[in-house]
Amino acid sequence: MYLPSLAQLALGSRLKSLSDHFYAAVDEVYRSCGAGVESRWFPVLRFLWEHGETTVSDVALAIGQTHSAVSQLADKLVDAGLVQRKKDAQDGRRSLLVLTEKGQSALSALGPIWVAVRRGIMRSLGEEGLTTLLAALAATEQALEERPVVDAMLAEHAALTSAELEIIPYAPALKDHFYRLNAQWLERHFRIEDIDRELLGDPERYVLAPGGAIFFARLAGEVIGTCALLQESPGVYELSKMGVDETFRGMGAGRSLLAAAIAEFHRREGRELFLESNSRLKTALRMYEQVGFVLQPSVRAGSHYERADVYMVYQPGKRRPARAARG
Amino acid sequence: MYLPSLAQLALGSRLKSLSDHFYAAVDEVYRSCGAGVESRWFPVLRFLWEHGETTVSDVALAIGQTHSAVSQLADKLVDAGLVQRKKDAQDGRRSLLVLTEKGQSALSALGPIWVAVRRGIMRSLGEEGLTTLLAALAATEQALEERPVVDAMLAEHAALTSAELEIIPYAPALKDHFYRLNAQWLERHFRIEDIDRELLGDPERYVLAPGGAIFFARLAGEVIGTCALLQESPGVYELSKMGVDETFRGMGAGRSLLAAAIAEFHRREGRELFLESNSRLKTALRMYEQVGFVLQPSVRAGSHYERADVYMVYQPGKRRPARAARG
DNA sequence: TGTATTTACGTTAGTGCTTACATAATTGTT
DNA sequence: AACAATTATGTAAGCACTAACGTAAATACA
Repeated sequence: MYLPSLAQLALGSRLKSLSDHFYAAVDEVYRSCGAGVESRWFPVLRFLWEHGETTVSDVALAIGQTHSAVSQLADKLVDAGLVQRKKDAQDGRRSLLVLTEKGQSALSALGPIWVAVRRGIMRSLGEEGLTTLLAALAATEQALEERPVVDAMLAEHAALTSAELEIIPYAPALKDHFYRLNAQWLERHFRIEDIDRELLGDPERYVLAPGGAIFFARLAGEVIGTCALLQESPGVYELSKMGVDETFRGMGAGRSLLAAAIAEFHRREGRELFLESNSRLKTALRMYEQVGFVLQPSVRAGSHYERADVYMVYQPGKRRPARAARG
Repeated sequence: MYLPSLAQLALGSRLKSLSDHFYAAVDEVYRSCGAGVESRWFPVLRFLWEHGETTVSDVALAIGQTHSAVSQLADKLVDAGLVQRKKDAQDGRRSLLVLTEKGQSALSALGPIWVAVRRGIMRSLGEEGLTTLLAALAATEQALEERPVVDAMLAEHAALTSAELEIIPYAPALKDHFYRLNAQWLERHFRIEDIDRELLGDPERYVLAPGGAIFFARLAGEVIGTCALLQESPGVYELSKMGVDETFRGMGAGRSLLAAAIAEFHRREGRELFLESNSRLKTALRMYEQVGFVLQPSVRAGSHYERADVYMVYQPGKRRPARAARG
């Protein structure tokens, strides 16, 4: 399943899917018990059952739908003989919905089914799973009511677009971010090799001590990307461990990190700068080319990584040979 | 809001409502940022962005929708110029969906908006609220996949309908149920008065010791209802503290409890049996009438309860006088 | 009292999805 | 190789809901 990996971004879709799932499940139970009702009728029927005759808009307000929806639902319930429309004597505009005798008895007969539904859900989700789900739903409903989410989003957007992207050098407090940001793409596309784990876990020893450098990109206070420059041998540098948080891509962080690393390479008057990567990482490769890396015909001899199938060398000025050079 | 009070029973409706809420919120943000996309497109677009060209059914499988839905969505995306349909060279049946250049750049530009959406949700729900919601959703999705909820419901239903309702006398282990079952309806319709709290909290002292009795209804191992017979003065009994778990109503538990209490009244050769209630409790009043209680013209003198506005006396044989007795 | 505004409801058109069906291409079987 | 079965997709019809509109009744206000 792909959606859960999107977490907050696909909340709407995930909730919808769960909703459909429950509706369908309950409908199937109703059907196979011969209940003669549909799951979507439940809120209205139950409300009328508990509260007696009620106007269309009061029902709509209570169950959180529009009056049209309730009105149309009422049509069906009337057709099914479960509900009756009565004119309000005091107020001629209002139309009171009441359960008919048939509706009353149908709902009473539904009792055991509701219990079964409830216990079935509990059995399937587990008692704890169900309570946490219900608690989370209630909290979300309340939060959305109290703190309009649109305003919050727009405020965040304004803050983000006005914030400036900073590139900062390594500091011990940022060590965990170095691991996190790299683990993200490694886990998604490949797997974390032993050599990764070692290097990412102790960057001071494996990157800084041998004469390398690490940069971080920070936006509005959040560390969103990183990039390392390793000194392989005197004057020979490797660009590596470049990672930008998935949710912050496309904002230029990668490009800025790359620029910072290359600037550092020049500042140290390095002789050679190369990188190893994988052909699957299309957007990264495109970016490398754009800043001056040139694809080499074969993998670098003695690469440390299983996943390396691309070898590029920094040769600003040179362009990658065009495909149809002869023509 | 009424729905949350229904808890598990209206899960579908509540999830749907939340889903709509999120869709609408994100759409509004997209619109006011001039993003030119709709929130419902997100799963497809994002998937294509991450995975490149993909067949219709693979997309559908990944985002958990039908191929038709994806196909129709693709029509719109093509209209919007974000996606292109390509024929698969190997397999003529397949239709590959790919982002166009415009689609690529639109999605890249969307980065900051997604971040804002994500942070906005977090700000609105709170960091903890969001994590618990996501965790609960993930757990639910997984549970539904592993343990089909329909089967669980049907199994519970079978167990319930074959189970027999038992009426059992008071036992110390059941004390807490006496409080719980009565608190439920008291809190919903009235409020718990001091006299309630005292009596419900120590039934042995206030009900049994003065010569009363308490019964419980049990179904499939669950205690679902209770009812008390209080001795007010020698030979004079009060029927009181009758409560059936909301989710187990309409299964005859109330009627059985009532019958047990009346039988006990006869067994003790009581002289008078009365009850106090409230006119709002329609179903209960109807039941009392059916078993032989007769509505009295005025409230009983010196009632202990604020909520009492109905006074009934057990007079089997007598019926309530008909409304139009004269005609 | 007469007129504008508000309220309650129903109706219509449209949206996003589903199910059911149709069609074309591929694969399996003999 | 010929035919049936399967697979991938698109299309049509239907459902649940919404938004927008129209109408009737009630209310506010001068």
